[in-house]
Amino acid sequence: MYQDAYRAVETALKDATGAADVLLGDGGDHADLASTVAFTLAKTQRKSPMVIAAEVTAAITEPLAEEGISVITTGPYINFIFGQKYVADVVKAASQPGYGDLPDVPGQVCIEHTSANPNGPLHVGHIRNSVIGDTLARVFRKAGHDIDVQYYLNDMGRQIAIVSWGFDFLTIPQNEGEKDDHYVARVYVAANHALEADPSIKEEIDRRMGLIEQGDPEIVEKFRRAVSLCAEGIKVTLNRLNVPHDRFVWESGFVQDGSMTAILNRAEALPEASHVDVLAMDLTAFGFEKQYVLRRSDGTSVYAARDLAYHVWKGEHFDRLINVLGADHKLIGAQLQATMKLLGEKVPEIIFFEFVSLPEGSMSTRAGKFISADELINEVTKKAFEEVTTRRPELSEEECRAIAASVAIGAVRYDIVRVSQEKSTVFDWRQALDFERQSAPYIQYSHARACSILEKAGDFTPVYELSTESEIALAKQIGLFPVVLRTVVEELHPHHLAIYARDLADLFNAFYHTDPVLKAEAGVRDARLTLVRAAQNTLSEVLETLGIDAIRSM
RNA sequence: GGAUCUGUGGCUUAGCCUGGAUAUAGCGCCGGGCUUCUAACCCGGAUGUCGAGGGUUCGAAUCCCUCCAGGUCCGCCA
Repeated sequence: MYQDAYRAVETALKDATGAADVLLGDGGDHADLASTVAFTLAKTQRKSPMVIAAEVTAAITEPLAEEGISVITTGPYINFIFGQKYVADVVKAASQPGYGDLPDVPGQVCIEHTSANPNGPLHVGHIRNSVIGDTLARVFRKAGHDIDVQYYLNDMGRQIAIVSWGFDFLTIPQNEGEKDDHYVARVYVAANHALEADPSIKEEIDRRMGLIEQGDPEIVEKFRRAVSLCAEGIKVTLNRLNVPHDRFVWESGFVQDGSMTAILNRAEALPEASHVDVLAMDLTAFGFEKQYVLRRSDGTSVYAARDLAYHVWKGEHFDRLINVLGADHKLIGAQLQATMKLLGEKVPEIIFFEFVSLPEGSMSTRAGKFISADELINEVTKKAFEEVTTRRPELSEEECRAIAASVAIGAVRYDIVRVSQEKSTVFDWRQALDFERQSAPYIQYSHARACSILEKAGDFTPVYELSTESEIALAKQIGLFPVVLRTVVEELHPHHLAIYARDLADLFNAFYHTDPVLKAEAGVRDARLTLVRAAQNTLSEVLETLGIDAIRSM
């Protein structure tokens, strides 16, 4: 709908001006679309922008009127306002289940996100990765892409060696009711303390690192047990957050099946390979001062080598690769991309997000200095439960718990996704526990209100005629949903969808207050009910795409 | 020191890629609104050198340069 209107305007402007770029943009408060071509034409035509705007307006007004688009020019600005037909088409489309779905796109996209090391629970920094990645995955799916979402499990790193050592040499019993990943973190922190106190322990860690690479059965089993324990806990947290993965890929698989050795051999043969003591890639041609080390002098591999093998494998199975990584991986990520390019392999696209820190400084699993995702979810759920029980005393405890769970996860996810990813943030409990405007509960609440109206209304005959300012503004915002999905897919910035959802809820609430629905006279009532249904359906689709439950009552 | 991201009212934040009409919204502050479809709501008001300085342009929060401040990275860790 929007695209059709956009193209009609663009074509009309091109025909009238002959310009290659007609500088069409968002009209803001003034219009649905606005063009500033008159300014650029002023130079070549040696006339004032105002005169040109008037001439262009005269030429395009009639053809666009046939499309139901009116041209309102003020000074040099040529403004376009979409008419009744557009609004009616939007409301009609938005009433259908699955509104916003874009046409299927061929090929399969692999989205890798979270991939936190299995040495402790996910903390509030990790879940920024999860929420950005999962929201993106949902948007891609909605935008017609076939996707495969992966979690890359670093199951043979140094920290796992440390954890396995801790399990073997420290006697740390699991606490009553303690989640497995939290237990693993305690062992990891304690083992690190021990390592600091007695550096000779490092020898045993190194020994395990060597054995894991050789596939020593006993060490493999020890590592596997520790990693599984932690990963199961992480999965529980991801599940609570509505973040599903299609598969967990174990890093060690690429060592066992020989693919890592194969890729190292290929890398070794490249002219950029450096063999002084270690195997490393010289990436100065790409602007990197530091070499990209792939194999230690003792012959064992480093993370980068396994990562390379993983990405080669992904490239063989998927058409497009997208990784979500923290800003601390910027250098290593760019080096991976450069090396993949040298190898002639598919180069992954990487989405970086900046750090989440605590008011007292950076988080650290090793130092035990972090707020876990579980703790955050628990606190937010507690607050949500208090809210719902005071607001809805008539509901059963079970109903209240269900609503609180949905509200809490929504609040956590929205609080993260609403901020653009290149902004570093400081975790703030007050903000996390705020359920007012610019929060998921606010959007969920708008949806619940719409549901309530529809429930009370019962059956009605759809009427696609809207007239008040609030009605039109709401309908036009509904019409932007597919546009926003396209923007997110193009720019890989999921926060646009969060902002859109908030604006949609704002406009619904404004409409709710200015235009009564159930009490309106017959014809108007049906038209408004039709709009409410479209809004409810759109809010539901948007929330679902954000991974937030579109609850019908709260 | 080098790389990179960020800097928008007291706080948080959109817009920046693709330059245009009074810079987006929330929190907090001030004032209003529940016998009315769910007040987790709505309406109104005050609050801005868009980090600083130069440049490009008819026009700069937006593009370029310099500087300042903060985050992140610069390991034979992952």
